[in-house]
This record gives sequence, C-alpha cells and structure tokens, in this order.
Amino acid sequence: MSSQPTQSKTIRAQLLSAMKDGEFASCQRLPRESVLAESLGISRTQLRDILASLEREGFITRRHGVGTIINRHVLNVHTRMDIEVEFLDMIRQSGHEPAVASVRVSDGTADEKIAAQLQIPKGTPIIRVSRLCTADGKPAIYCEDVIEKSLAQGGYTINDLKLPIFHFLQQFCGVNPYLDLTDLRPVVADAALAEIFQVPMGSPLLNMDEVDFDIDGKPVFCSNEYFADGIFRHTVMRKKL
Amino acid sequence: MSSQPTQSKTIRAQLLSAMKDGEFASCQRLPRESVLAESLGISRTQLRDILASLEREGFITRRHGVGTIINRHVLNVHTRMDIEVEFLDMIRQSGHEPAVASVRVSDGTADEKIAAQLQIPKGTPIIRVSRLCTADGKPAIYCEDVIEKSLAQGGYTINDLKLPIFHFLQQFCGVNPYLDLTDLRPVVADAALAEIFQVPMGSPLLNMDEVDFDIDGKPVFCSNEYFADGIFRHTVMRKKL
DNA sequence: TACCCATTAAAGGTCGTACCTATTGTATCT
DNA sequence: AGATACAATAGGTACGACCTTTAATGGGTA
Repeated sequence: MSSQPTQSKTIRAQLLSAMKDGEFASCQRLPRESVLAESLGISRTQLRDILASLEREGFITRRHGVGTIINRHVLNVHTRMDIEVEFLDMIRQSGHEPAVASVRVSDGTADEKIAAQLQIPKGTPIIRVSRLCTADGKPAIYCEDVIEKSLAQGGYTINDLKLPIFHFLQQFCGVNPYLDLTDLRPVVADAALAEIFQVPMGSPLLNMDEVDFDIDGKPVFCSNEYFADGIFRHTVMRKKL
Repeated sequence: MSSQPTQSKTIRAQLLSAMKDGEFASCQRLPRESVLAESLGISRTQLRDILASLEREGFITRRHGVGTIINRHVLNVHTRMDIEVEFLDMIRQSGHEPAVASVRVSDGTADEKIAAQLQIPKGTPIIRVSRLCTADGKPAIYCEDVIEKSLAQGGYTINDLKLPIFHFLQQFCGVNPYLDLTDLRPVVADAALAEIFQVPMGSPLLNMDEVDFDIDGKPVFCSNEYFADGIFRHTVMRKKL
C-alpha cells in the first residue's frame, strides 16, 4: 500500500545530509554530474532525477554550462514549513527542549467540517486526540488530531499517543500519510487558548488546519494546530511555477 | 545572468496546465512514460526529469509498477503558499477583483534588520515602496518593499510601481528574483495597521517577512507583508524529506 | 464454490553511451 | 588594449536495453 524506501530516496537523503554537513563546502557546488554519480555509485540518469527534486526544493540550482550550485542560504533554514516535520523535531530544531505536556483522547462524531476534510459522511464516529507540546517547559504547540474511528485498531495506550502521531497512525491504523495540505491563519487567543498557552487573551497565534492524505490520495487524518508566537521561525521557500 | 526558459520548463508548464485543464481526467493518471514522452515530443529521459519536479510539488505521484497518478486534490488548491505568486494574481485566484489602492515611495537607509536581510552594511541607502492592494475594494494586502538604492536605475514613474514588483525589479534594477525565503508570523493589528486595513485594533493579521534571492544566491530585495484574515486561503503542501 | 499460488503483462526505475548546447575563460589576432 | 575565435567544462537531451515492482489473471486444489 505504501511506497517502499527506494534506492533513489536513500541516496537522495544521503546526498542531502552530505551537503548539510558541509561536504562540498570548499566551493559550494557539487562535482560534475558524471563524477558525483560515480562516487555515489549510481548512474548519471538516476542522479539527475534526484537533482531535479532537490532543485525544486531550492537546495540546489542547476545551471547549464556552469554547474550545480549549492544554495546554502536555503539549506540552513531551521524550520521549513513546506516540509513535513514532527512537532518534537521542530521544537528541537528551533533550539528548545521538547516535551509532551498532556494528551487527551475522546470519542465523537464528525461534524460538517471534519466530514468534508476526511470525505466521510457527517456523524461518522471519530477519535479526537488533543496534545500540548512544550518547548523548554513553555506551551508551544496545541493540536487536536482527528481520525475515523473505524481505522483505529485498538490495543494502544496513552503512551502510544505521546509518541509522534505518525507512529500511532502507522502502528494502529495502518495508514501512512504521504503528503498533507495545510491552511494557515492568524488567530488571536480566546479564553480557552489563553489558558492553554498561558498567554493573555488577544495574543496572536498561528493556526494550521491540516489534512493528511495517503499515497492513494485518500484523506486519512486531520489536525487543527495552534503555534505559540515567538518560539518558531516558520520559513517557507518559494519559487515560481 | 538569469536562467533562460529552457525547453524543459516550457514543456513542464504545458503538461501542468494540461493536467489542470482536465486533460487526463478520465482515469486521473498520466499515460505510460514512453507514450507521454512521444506525445510531448521529448525523450523519456527528459520527461522523467520533469516528472521528478512535479512529483516533489505534489502534483503527481509516481509508483513503481503502477503508474503516474494525478493528485487532483493538490492540483485544485487555490493559493499555494509554497509557490511564488503575484499579489494581484493571488487575489484574483481567490475569486476577488484586485486593485492597487495606493503606492508610496520613499528613500531611507538600511536599519539593522534590513542590512542583515540584504547582506549590506547598515546605513546603506535604500528605497522603500509601500503598497496597499485591495480585493473587491477591501484592504487585503499591505506591503513594504525594500531594495538597495544603488540597484535602481531611475527613469521609472509611480505607474511602474503599480505594476507587479517583479516588473520593476527586472526593468529598472536588472535583477531577477529566483526564489525567496519567507518567515510567517501571526500578528494583531496595532493602531497603524487597523487604520490601513479598516479593522478593529487587535484583529489578527498574517505577517510575511520575505527575502528574495537571485539565481546566484544574492539577496536582492526584501518585503514585509501583511495579509487580511478571511480573504485568502493560504495553503501549503508538505511532504517529508 | 472458494481460496491459494504461479504466471504474466504493464509501467516505472536504472544503466550506459553518445551527442547537443550554454558558459566561461583563454589565447590569438588585429 | 580590445575584440574575436577557440577550446574546455558541465549541464541538457536522446536512445535503447534491461531490472524490479505491482496488479491482474487463470488454473489447480481443498
């Protein structure tokens, strides 16, 4: 059902971390494609496929007749908002000590909005998981995850929910999120959010409304998230189409 | 200096619009690579390079042994925040009538923040351009663009600044933004912003702090932008690395 | 009839080589 | 000294062959 970690993906990751580790720091550009391909043990054809995706992510720029340049300013971005990252990793990347302060699970049924997001009939049984993550002990992220109840296979404990939600989805629901679409909005803290984040009412918060799809394009999970202001630097890399 | 619109880019755009126009709607997947390559008049090699980038953007999913699936739910997103779009187009895409309500130009010098963003010494002369864009007559986007004064070649009028800023940069500054890095923050309207957006103080606004780089990785332009809440649907597509 | 397993066709993934073309720097000629 | 021609570099494109993963098919057995 899910996509295997193909050779391409592995080498891609390998090349990316090599760049991040300053492997080619001397001239900030990659070796000639033919050379690099050989040193990675793959063909130039495959390498070019990898480079095409890295270029689209902004990490490199390929220029005909010149070479492949490493975009260090992109590589150095802490938190790329256009790349899916676990909350705890995100907090860690921002230089803070992450923790899951609380988890709450409850059953319910899909309201109009959830039904639309998950493409299920209104009233379908769902599970709600509320979590609060802290950075150095301060409230940083509050999220309410929702998944169709019939997908959950039971047998899990609260501790399973304190781990990244992807583990839970994979282990107990048999689903592998492949990509997500997330809507962003600025909001101000109401009484409830002010209490959760321990900030004055009216404080700004970043709201993300996320729907995760599996590789078949089926929505499998959605999440409403609030991010405290001032802890993260949410950066997005943009290029024209 | 800038990258030419290569054949690859052209065909890529052509293929993407064909998908958007529902060209392959019947089965929501692309023809076999060999067939598609032929019908596009290119080699399979080149096609695969194109597909790699389209896959990274979420528009398609390539599955070994299966085929190339079109992700209509991604294709249908109105405003992809991880893709650079002109403000006026953005407003139009959101179903509103765009207009530039006001433009103001002033000279100044780089403060600490601008200096860091543009990687120039503090105090370097700059030009500031403030613009207010409206959607159906209502304030939607307010931005303050900044560019190093020595880059501007003069000879422009206010009307040139009412056009998309990229025209100005290209025509009068000789720079071609290649990608940008944008930081996102939720903010609440202070007195000045409340006046500009004609909303109560304390209203939520989305703030984007953008730095544009040319193809050589040199910062050439930065912009501090505010988006009214409720007009746009800022969506970002995310995949794991 | 129902289920399991082997076969096979379809389609993306990888490889290798040859050649085209844009850039850049250098050497030469004026 | 400047302009022009040339050569080296490196990415872009093209074929054609073969590998590997999926999914469908069909036959055989319980």
